[in-house]
Amino acid sequence: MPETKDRPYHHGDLRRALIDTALAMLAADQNWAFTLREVARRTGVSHAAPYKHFRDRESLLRELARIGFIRLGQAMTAAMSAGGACVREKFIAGAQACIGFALCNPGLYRLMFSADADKTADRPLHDAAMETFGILLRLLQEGQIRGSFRPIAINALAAASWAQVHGLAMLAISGQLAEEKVGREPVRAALDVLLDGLCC
Amino acid sequence: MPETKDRPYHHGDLRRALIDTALAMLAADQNWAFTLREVARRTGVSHAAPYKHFRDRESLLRELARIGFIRLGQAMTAAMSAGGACVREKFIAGAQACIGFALCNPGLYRLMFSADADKTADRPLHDAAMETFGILLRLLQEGQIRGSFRPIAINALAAASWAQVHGLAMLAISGQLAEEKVGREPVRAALDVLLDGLCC
DNA sequence: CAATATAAGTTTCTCCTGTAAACATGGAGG
DNA sequence: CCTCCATGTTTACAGGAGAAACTTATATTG
Repeated sequence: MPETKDRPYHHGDLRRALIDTALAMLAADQNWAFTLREVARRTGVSHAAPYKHFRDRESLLRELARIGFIRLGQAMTAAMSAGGACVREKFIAGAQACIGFALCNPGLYRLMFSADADKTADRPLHDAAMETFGILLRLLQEGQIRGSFRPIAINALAAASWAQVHGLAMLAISGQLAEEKVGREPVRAALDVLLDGLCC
Repeated sequence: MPETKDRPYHHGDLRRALIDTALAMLAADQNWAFTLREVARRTGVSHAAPYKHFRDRESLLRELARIGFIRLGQAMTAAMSAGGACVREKFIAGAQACIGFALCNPGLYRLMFSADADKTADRPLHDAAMETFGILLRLLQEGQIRGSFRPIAINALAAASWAQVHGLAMLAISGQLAEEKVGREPVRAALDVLLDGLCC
């Protein structure tokens, strides 16, 4: 039982442990101002150990963002599966899952779309983001085939949809959406407005 | 003629000079990773001088963001004035001005909406942001009064509109909007989709 | 108009960070 | 059993944030 041992020289899975610590700090502070040394400290290793697993600080941040995109994708997929047969219902479910994810993980969500998680410099991150984006794209295509969504260029549909969902998520995070009550009503209403424009 | 003097001990308007330098660096690098010391260096003063004008580094960043909101507001107001009499046209003009501003000043735009420009910690910044947001709100109200926009809760209208415009701007900045061509077409189409849902 | 208070700069100092290099360790394969 | 290598550790260094103490020009006041 290696978990009862106090401190074996070799951690076992330091990479994972560092990621977990960093995710925890991100969730606690809702920002990624933490220092690499602090992450190492809290993980119980020397301040140089992380460099055996991440080229530099940004590299760790990009890995956090990648995990964020994977989790977001899972949340959206799950919500859409449970969201009824109608594409419109599925869309609403997926969008609310995205906004809910952002509200539950504001720091992580911000990091995912920040310049510090540069997708042009990290293929795995880029792929994860595209994969999650693809979930939306496939739903739009399905809706068009079924005749639920207007047959305009898929790019325009995607731009409008993604902008709306991501925009709402960012506004929700900033608290700019909840002047009086943080309820789902304005979000739902905004999505309905979009869908009224989207649908045939 | 004080401007011909080489280096008077008192700069004259160091605060403004620091802001200009920082804005230039922000525009050059499209990020705000620059250090306060570097700003001081390029402005030709000692590294401690900025602290006479800004409590800390973040304080300077917030001031940059405030200026960004003012400039964005001016750009949107100007575009809307020149955008025809129809509210729908005005909306399109204002939205495109916002997206154009973001594309011309990606770094500044990102900073304005980043957690580093914390609006809850800076009244002037908060006010500037609200003032610019108010431009959109007033247009929506005008549109409702004229009967151009659907008479749903103004909050829902605002959420949908602001999310769409801001979302498109962020996507445009990230280059995620221009898979093949960076043309205005997808943006215009996305705005039309929104307006189809917004209008009566 | 001199004396001086004050705003605006500068120097110096401390603590901390990111990151490189050299060194240590212990588990896996010959 | 012995040696290699991935994974840790120690040590070292260049820079940055910000505080404190010191300096200088400008504005005020008797």
